[in-house]
Amino acid sequence: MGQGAFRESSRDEARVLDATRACIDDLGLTRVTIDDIVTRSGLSRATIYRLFPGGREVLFEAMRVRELEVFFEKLRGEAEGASDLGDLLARCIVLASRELAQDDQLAMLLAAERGEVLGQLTVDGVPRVVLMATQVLTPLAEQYISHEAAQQIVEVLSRLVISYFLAPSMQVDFTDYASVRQFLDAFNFLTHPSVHIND
Amino acid sequence: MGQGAFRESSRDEARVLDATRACIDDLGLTRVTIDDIVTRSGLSRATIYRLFPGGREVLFEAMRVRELEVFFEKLRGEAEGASDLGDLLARCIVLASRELAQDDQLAMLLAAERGEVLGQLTVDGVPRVVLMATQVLTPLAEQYISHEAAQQIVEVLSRLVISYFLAPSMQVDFTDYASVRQFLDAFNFLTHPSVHIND
DNA sequence: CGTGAGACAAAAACGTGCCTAACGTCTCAG
DNA sequence: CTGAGACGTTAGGCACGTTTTTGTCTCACG
Repeated sequence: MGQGAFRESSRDEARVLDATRACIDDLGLTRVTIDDIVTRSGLSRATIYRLFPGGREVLFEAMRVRELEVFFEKLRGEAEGASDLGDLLARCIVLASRELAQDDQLAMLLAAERGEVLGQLTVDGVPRVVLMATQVLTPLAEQYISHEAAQQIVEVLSRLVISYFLAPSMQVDFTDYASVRQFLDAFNFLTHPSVHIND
Repeated sequence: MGQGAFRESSRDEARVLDATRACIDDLGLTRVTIDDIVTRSGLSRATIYRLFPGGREVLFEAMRVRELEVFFEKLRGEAEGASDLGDLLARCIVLASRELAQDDQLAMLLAAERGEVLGQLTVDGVPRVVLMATQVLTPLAEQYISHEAAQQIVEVLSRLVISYFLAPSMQVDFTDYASVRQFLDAFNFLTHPSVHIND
């Protein structure tokens, strides 16, 4: 019944995560201490540990999750304004690429190494991002194509976004809408991506 | 006039490179010392430094280059036996994926960080591999499609091979020929990859 | 001439102890 | 239920001496 999108998260929780995010932007991931976050958030040390039992690891992980959530929320919003499949895909690719380029935190998620404690619970790095992308975007693409096709396309394009971000090419500019459209068209991504083999 | 593929490389040079490769397999990239290579190769310290002026960095870089050369030579061989475009691409994808999976050295090339001294001269990591792939494979694909299309397809598929290697998916198995064929067909990679937009 | 053997200084890697800073838990007052 | 802070424990940095390793140079040998 709250106003939040999917989680019932306390006001304080958000304050802590905001502070964490801000601290990381300033000092860098490794240099941030809990006390920094205490100072920034205005909350007490005890509260933080109550909100995020498990301490530093859990707190940072929670921040990453939230960061991904807002990112994909943006993506979902962008996708809903799309007119056709090509527009949908191109918009998402461009937005995602631009966000990655200007948001270090987001980019870090791609290189995130396996956490010791949480390693078994949460997927990390590239697989996580690809997984979330397919989960969020596949339903939207299903308006135009089959479930299987949507899943395949979203996964492949997610991987390409990551790849072109990490190692840009002279062929395509994924931050440019027209370039992306041309790219998609050249590959017949839009025409009839079906699982059928014969023609 | 020699029997080598592209470089006139001395017999000793190969011995050093072989020894280097062997040492790395045994001890790991970081643990290998020049003296280890001296012992293994049977050549003297002085000779090694004469063959590879610049020392460790240059030597290791040379080994990487050679490793990539034999890899792409294998790929070229595999490609030449192909019957059509789909077969060509699938064969290359499968072979490349399998080689990556079983050859640690090759995989390391993808994660190779920018060398300080040679950073400006040689491209490294993912971009290098993608670049070499396009250079080697594009000519072969041109038998079936246009130059531009070949270039695009090879680049994209190279990136996907790397991506699926680093973060495997449940959707596709790039080490399985049938799975790859199905994948390619599903995406219309083969039908008519053209740069034209209108239809 | 080219190669191997080895000496050599400079630089990097290593081990060690110490110390400060940070962590996570706890208690207690408001 | 929160903030303030004490507290034991742990982890990260730093200074240090030592050992390896590196890269160059010399010289004897064929």
